[in-house]
Amino acid sequence: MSKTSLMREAGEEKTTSERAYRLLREDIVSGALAPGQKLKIEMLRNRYDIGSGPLREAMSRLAGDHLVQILGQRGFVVADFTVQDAREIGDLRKLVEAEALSLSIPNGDTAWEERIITTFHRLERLETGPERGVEALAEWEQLNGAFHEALVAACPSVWLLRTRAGMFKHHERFRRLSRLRTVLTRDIHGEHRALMEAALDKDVAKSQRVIRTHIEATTEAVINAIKSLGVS
Amino acid sequence: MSKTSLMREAGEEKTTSERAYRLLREDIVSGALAPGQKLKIEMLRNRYDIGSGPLREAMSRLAGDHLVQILGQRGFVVADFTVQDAREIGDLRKLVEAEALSLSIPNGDTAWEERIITTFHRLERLETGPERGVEALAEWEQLNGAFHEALVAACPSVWLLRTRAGMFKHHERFRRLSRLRTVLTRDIHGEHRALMEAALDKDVAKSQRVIRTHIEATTEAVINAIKSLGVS
DNA sequence: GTCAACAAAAATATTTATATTTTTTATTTT
DNA sequence: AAAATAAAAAATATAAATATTTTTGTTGAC
Repeated sequence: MSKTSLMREAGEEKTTSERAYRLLREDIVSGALAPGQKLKIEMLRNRYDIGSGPLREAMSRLAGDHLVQILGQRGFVVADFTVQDAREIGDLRKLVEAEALSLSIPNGDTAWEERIITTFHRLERLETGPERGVEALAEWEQLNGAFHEALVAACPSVWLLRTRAGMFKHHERFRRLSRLRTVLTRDIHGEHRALMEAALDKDVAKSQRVIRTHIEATTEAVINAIKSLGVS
Repeated sequence: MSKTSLMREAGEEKTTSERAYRLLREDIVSGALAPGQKLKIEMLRNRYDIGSGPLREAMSRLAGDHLVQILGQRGFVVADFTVQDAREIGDLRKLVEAEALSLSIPNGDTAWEERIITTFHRLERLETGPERGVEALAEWEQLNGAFHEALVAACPSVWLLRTRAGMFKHHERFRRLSRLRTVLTRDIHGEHRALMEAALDKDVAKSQRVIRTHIEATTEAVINAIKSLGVS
């Protein structure tokens, strides 16, 4: 067994391109690379110790995700975002996630229910546990994502789920920003509980109402955070 | 003025990467590169006379569009598609395009109306004109796209339009396939007229009904075409 | 002296060519 | 027939070359 195949087992990352994609994505979503910032090849090569080829491939993929903008003969920049973007993505997420949820609920089996309950409790433990610092933020984001994914997991449409995931991930950029700034005045935990209960009751109409309200509340929080930062 | 800047005015294409992206995309959507086909770098280099760098960047972008699949250390393949995909994309397009239309109509001004009328008539001219061969197919696709885009053009949400455009373009792969195989038994022209009239009447509810039926009919035609080809 | 136009230089992006690694295929051995 | 090995093909990554854009500095006009 070769050294590389051993390494692979850990991260399950086959190519340098993929690694570049993951690293860049994380740094953009987390804000380490600021919106509008120029992504100079030379700088990135030093930062990640990766050649320009894989880096350019990664940025090309990120351009497809609208996280990077290609300027054409003038390089790449981190995609900017505005209050308007936050609103639009929120509305779109509302439309798509409510639809996915309504298709997921009638198809949900016991495993689906258990997954919802499990992910909910993990999230609950973190939320009601002892206050922790910034390191808990990434963990919360991860568990929150897992919970929302569990809810729609029984939706049979791959394309709908794909679109939902895209919007959700985009919203992550905004969520992270807002959680850095604002105290969590919202009762997110209660919202999540209501969401879980409606889903397990197989009440499609109620689930849709709750998810829409939930996403609206998130979007509003995000918009306030952006405004307080003075970002246009 | 240099040679390259002169060339640029014509096609408005700045980099080789972009050209590779356009060429590959066209060949995949048109079916010249068949679903499931392996995209070997060497073959593509001969085909387009473009180096591996730009080709890989183009394929990375196409992977973001889900038109190409990255195998990781084993190259790229043209994304496969199934009847299931056609159905899902059709349903999603229905959801998103109806929403975009309902936001576009209340915002539509005179220019919006005129654009709809213009694009409709261009389409009408082609559809009612003398029968032509395969070369008219690409033109029809272009005009059909322009008409549908005109309808939603007044929608204020960039992200919604972006998502709609993505689904529409994906549907193109299927539309082209179906139009190659089936006689146009449907009264597409009549459907388009009904669509235009409902939009110009600013009747949101009716427009949504009509667009949904229209997309459903397209999806059904596409599915029949795929089935008759024996593609799973 | 300030501004604009221009030219040279530097920085940067892009592409091609080369080297390396990995996968696939063919062959041989057990 | 299955496993192991060797050869070929292919993909990936690096490094070098090329082309473009941006910056800087200079000149000349006002």
